[in-house]
Amino acid sequence: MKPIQIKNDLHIALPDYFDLEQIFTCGQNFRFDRKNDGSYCGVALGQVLRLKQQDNTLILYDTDEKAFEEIWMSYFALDIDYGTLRKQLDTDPPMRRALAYGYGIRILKQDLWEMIVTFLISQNNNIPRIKKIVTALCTAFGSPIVTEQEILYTFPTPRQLAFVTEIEFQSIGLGYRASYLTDAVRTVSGDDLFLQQLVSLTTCEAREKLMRIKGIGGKVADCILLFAMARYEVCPHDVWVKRIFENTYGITGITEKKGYALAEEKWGEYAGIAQQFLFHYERHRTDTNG
DNA sequence: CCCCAGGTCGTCA
DNA sequence: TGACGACATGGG
Repeated sequence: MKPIQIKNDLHIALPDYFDLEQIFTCGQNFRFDRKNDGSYCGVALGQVLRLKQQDNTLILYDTDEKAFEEIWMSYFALDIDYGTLRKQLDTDPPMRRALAYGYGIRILKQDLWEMIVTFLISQNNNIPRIKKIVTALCTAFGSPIVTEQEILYTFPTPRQLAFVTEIEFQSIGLGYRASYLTDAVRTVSGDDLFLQQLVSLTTCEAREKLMRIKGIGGKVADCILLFAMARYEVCPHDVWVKRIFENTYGITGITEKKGYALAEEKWGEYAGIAQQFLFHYERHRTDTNG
């Protein structure tokens, strides 16, 4: 993978198993929008990025090789060998179908605080509305970045949210989750090392620590571990996995405990990624929204 | 007007 | 432990 700088833009040979549309719409990221020219634009890790797939090239606009190597390579999981990983997961017909359907899905490595808040909001909520609330949160409390086309906003830091009241959170649509968010803000901004320490813990310890925040249960903690900390073995047990085990695999009486055990047994170290393929496939197979 | 959404919390056996 | 209703909000 050798990037070529052309004027301000970085051109990269399109990686195998990589599709921007799938990456941004599979329910892991709520911060990128598709533009009329087919490019995607959004803010991640505090920076604006616009990028586009064109034939066999991936173009990162206004990006240099340094930024690519230090930030975007890891963000887009281009340091992960999806060919090998997919082969390991390809063990049964339903999974094979999901892999084929989601040929371009990769698990992004996103900002930890952003994932904590985003998936705190995700509970008992639907994907379009999660995106709407996250956008409102950024517009209200993030830092503006002016581009040629529009004004974008960074995801607000714990510090930027430290003095926001529950009422204000409610007013942007958080509903009963507003108090959960103030608790999360209090926990993280009251302990400068909270986030830093989290990433150094074992998966089990980190999950426990996350769950001490009110409103973060097992499933939300799992999403945070998977989407921000590259704990690929963690398979979030949501309504979809349950449905997939029951309907597609024909296993009845799935409890949370049973779901985790099955995922571990079937997909092992990549159970979380397997879940994402199945989730994406099932959502598009059965649903019309989103 | 009822049902649902990438769940979690508090409560009561 | 395990089941069950409540929870804000908006869209179908």
